[in-house]
Amino acid sequence: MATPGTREEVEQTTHTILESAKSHCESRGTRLTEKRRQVLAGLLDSKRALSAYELTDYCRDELGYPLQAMSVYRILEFLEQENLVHRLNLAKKYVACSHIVCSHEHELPQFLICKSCFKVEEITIERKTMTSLNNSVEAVGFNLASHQLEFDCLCVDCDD
Amino acid sequence: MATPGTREEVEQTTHTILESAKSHCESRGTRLTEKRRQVLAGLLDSKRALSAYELTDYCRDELGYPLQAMSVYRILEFLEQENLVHRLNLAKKYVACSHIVCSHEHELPQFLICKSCFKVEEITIERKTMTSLNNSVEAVGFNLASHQLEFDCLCVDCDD
DNA sequence: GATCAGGTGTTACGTTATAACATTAGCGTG
DNA sequence: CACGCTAATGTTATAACGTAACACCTGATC
Repeated sequence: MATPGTREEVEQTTHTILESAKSHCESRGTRLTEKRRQVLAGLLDSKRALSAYELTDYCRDELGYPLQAMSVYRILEFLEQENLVHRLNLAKKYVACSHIVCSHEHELPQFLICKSCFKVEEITIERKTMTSLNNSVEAVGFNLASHQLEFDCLCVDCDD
Repeated sequence: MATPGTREEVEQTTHTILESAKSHCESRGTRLTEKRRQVLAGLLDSKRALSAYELTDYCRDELGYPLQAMSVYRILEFLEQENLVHRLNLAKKYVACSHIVCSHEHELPQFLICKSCFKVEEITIERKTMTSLNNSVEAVGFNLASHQLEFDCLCVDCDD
């Protein structure tokens, strides 16, 4: 984590996080239904990025009933709108936001994705680094479409 | 381009570039066959990133005979090994290397991909920016798996 | 011209993702 | 409570991207 030791970084059980997610939705007038809650729980439990189809497997195996891919995609879309999960384009997988229990705003996250085990870290890049990057991009007439950058990485466990 | 005006940046016709690619392969003991040449020509002509399936369409339409997706993928794999094309994970498309006619080594390129029209710019990010990025990544126990970063962008033409 | 490797053809299938339409659940209003 | 509206989910089909496996051909070498 970027700032270990702060209150927002203390260990949170899946249950606690799900409660936060529920209030988050209620305050926005949306509903964290049972199935949405279960998809989010799957992502939280796995502690890594999962594909939509891996989540259908999770539901079948862990919850004892099937949740078809179409439904999972819709639920992931909802959770992403609620800022509870992030979609990772590079990995084509989805990951629970690591800041669900925090109430305050965060900088836009950058994602480090282990291309082997799909563990994900959300980091915040120094502002001046982002500025420098932006300058390089704008110098050739482009604009960053998203500031949620994704980086293919290897984590310590998977690196040889 | 990063350094407009240098010799390597002067306008090159597709034909000239293909000749460079041919000698490049010969010097490495590989063959730029007719079909490989045509796939590369398709990428050069389009001046943007194309998917493997778009390239099969190109061959069918422009060359008058079909080249199946499987073959295109194999050819793209070969061209990538030869450093003549780059595979863009974010866009799931392929783009001709913009430095085929240069003989000298280049820094690892970063790609700016217009997510609307798939025009691509290869830029080189300042070394100190890359260093700073590397530090952020290593601070959380990850390592960049590739230094060929890709950024979702909008080009001037597609930006509102 | 036999042999062998590299290149290509062909078929099948796996994975990710979305479109279109049917059905159900929750919720407010008369 | 019944009605009707909207959100949520179910169901089926299909598109787009990608790879595995095996057959066949071609071109270089002996």
